[in-house]
Amino acid sequence: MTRIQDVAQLAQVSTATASRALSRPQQVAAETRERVLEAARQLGYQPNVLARSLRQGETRTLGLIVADILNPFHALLAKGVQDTAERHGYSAFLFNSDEDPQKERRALETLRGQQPQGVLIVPTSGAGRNLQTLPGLPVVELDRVSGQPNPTVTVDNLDGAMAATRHLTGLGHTRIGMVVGQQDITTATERHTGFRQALRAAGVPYDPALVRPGHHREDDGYRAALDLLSLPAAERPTALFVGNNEMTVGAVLAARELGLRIPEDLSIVGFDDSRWAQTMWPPLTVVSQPAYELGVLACDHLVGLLTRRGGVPSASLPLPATGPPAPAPARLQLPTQLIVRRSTAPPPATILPAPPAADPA
Amino acid sequence: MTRIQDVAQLAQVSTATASRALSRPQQVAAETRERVLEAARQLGYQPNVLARSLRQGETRTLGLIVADILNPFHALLAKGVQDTAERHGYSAFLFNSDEDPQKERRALETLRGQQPQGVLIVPTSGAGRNLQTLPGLPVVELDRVSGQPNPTVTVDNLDGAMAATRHLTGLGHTRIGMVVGQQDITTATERHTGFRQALRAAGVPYDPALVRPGHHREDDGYRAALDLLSLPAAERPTALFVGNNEMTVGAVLAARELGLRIPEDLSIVGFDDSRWAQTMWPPLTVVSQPAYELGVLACDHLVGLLTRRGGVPSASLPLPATGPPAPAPARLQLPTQLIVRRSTAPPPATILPAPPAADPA
DNA sequence: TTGAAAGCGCTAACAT
DNA sequence: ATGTTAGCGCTTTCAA
Repeated sequence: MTRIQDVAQLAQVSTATASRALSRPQQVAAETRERVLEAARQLGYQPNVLARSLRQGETRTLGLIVADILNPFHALLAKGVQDTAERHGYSAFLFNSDEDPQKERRALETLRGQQPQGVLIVPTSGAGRNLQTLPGLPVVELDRVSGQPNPTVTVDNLDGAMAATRHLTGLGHTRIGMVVGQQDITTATERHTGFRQALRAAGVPYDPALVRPGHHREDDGYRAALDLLSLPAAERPTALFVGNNEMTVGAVLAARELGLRIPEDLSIVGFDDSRWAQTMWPPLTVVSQPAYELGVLACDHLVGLLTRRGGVPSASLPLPATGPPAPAPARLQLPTQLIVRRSTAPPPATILPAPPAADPA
Repeated sequence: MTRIQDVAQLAQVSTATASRALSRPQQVAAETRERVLEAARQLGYQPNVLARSLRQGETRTLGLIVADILNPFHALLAKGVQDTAERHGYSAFLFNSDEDPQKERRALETLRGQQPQGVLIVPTSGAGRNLQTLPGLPVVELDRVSGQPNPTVTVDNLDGAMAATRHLTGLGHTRIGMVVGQQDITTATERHTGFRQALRAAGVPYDPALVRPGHHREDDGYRAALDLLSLPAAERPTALFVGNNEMTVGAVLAARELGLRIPEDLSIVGFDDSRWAQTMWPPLTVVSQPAYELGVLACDHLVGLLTRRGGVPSASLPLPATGPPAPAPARLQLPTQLIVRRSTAPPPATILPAPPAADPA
């Protein structure tokens, strides 16, 4: 690799001048500047950011840890972050925790070695502990919250879940099942709470027997839905609210397998929109989340934090006794949107003794 | 951040000894080693990889550029690469070209500053030129090939397309349409060629009027399919072979919009399996590709290359006149697999004057 | 077995 | 406006 020394030599200047010509052009005589730029072009010079970062004490690098890059929601969120980081002149390094606190810990350690100036994270259930290994490093939590005093960028899960539930009660459903996510992840509990509150507001009793837990995977949704939909006809829910996109796929497959027509026999509302939700048949009614914007907002906020605190994070100066107290960490929240498609309808008028025959998958 | 100096100080040794105790433990007296390790633990020391890389001249870093992280095929491939890189003790930095040669160029430049030891890339159509800006850096091309003399890891697109086409001719189809991808991307041309060859082998004439180009996006598939399926009934294809996963979504939506039943009125085969293909109704017959394994294989190969050439890429020594000639770049190829589901069936027995009425989306 | 010292490539004082 | 020099944190000779 060509070094700045090579450029300097070819342009007949010192490395200092070469460096200046490249990064503070106006500090250098026009003619010299041209020589250096030409030399750099000719040699295909690209500065070694490692050396630069080491010298400047800032890497212009961010860490990004998502829980599951194969989930389109997280992929889109990651894209929002990376695009935004680039706009601000940062690079965002992407890691995957696969929803596993152990892997998250390893990712954070690896990341720490890279000296990022800040970290964006979709925290796993173990993030509380893991994040304490990063003292002095600005962290923004995305989508969920770990309980640590970090800024968070989330969507209004409570409101989204309420809107979904209200939609179902509004159609006349009174036996509504829910497939909830892991109870140690905030999005899951918030959606569960929203579900209960909306039921209460509609005067529909909350029946714990109609609520099944899952771990966010398609298969969990499948099993939970199969379970709920196999109840005797008089107890079986006429509508299902599913807590995330993956589990919704499973729930739809379960309904299909049982020969239940959507929405005639069963209404389904999913949380988080997706290509699949739009193109399955019938298209799915969902609570959509602005995934890309979530990433953009989180990254903008983090960069803002870095800019304000002035580049070099000085963990060595814990808290200057004087000066204004640090402001409380921001809690940014984006709205969700209920998109009514064709998977929801009023409940069947009469209780059918058995599911109607249909083509079993 | 705590430096190795802090560790050394706490353990009462020189930084040299501290460094050795951490990375070459057996070179240090047991007792000293313990002191250092304990000090490191206590301080939560994490080496600054920037400084280490700068000193050692190797970063243990790889670059990975995919064309579209939102496409599950690329996401899975990226995961295969990243998991494998980690297993080998490397970190893979992920970038997105969004299928845009300009963006690819910027990604490569940014990457180059990070001093990666090798690059894995799903090349865009402009990659030939772009890759020439990386002299002396090992590159492995993934999924497609740019024409540069780099090792490539691809799937057998020709065979996959032939299997798909043979499946359709075997069912009795003689008017088979194809939606092909960009003709400057090798996967697209290979699949096109496989289609033609299989038609020929089956004695079915190739009709250019039934072939429509697209640019890999859902919308392209939609338009191309709408076009083909709007032909007069006697000319309209009874089966469609679609060149990638995104365009297949569009094609299915087009068929649905025209009220064509799958597979009764129209058979569809897609290239590349996906969650969507498995869970749409009817489940889609596809040529599946081992995306994750593709990433694994490519990364294994790249790391093997690095290990053999011994770490430090010396672009300064172009070609030692003596010694064995460099072996030709490897061309690794993985098989595809035709998965027959329920979107394919024999063609309608009689030519219907018009598409049967159905529920329009 | 350990320590002293040099140097990776770059930039920012400081000096001219 | 330009050059000289020191030093970011680390590893690795070389010497003891």
